[in-house]
Amino acid sequence: MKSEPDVFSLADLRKAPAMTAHWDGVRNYQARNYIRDRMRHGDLAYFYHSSCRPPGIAGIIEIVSAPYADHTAFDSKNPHFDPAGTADNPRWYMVDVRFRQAFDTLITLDTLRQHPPLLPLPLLQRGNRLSVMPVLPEQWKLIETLAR
DNA sequence: GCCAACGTTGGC
DNA sequence: GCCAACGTTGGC
Repeated sequence: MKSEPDVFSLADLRKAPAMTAHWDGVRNYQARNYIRDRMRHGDLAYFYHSSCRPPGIAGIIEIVSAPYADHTAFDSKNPHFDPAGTADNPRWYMVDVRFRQAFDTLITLDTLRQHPPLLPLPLLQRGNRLSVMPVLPEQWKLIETLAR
């Protein structure tokens, strides 16, 4: 799961009440589908820092809710306001996430690219901007070995 | 700050 | 339903 640390970082999540926050603001259908259809309470995710130097994986978070309507889409003052959805039939979804672990050293994008089994990740593919994506179990284990 | 790549929008 | 224009993303 990607976030710009200037906007919301892993350290921000750690400081949040109960180290837990909404992962709101996803407004891309493919990312929405992964949240809505694939995420389950108790799943783990890598927290990736984007649009910073260097970009990379900062640590691990846990999904601590089922997917539910992203209510920020209903708020006309929110920058991600989208009047298309309703409470009964929401267009956008989010989950709650809880801080689990901060790596001592960022696993940089550059490091990730050096491991061929990771190359199929959308993250590493040219031009891809998907902000939420699945990680295969083998990929998860390999990334864990890169963490310090 | 630049710009390539991509998704979305809307006129036709 | 095509596709040009536009806005956004995100590495560099």
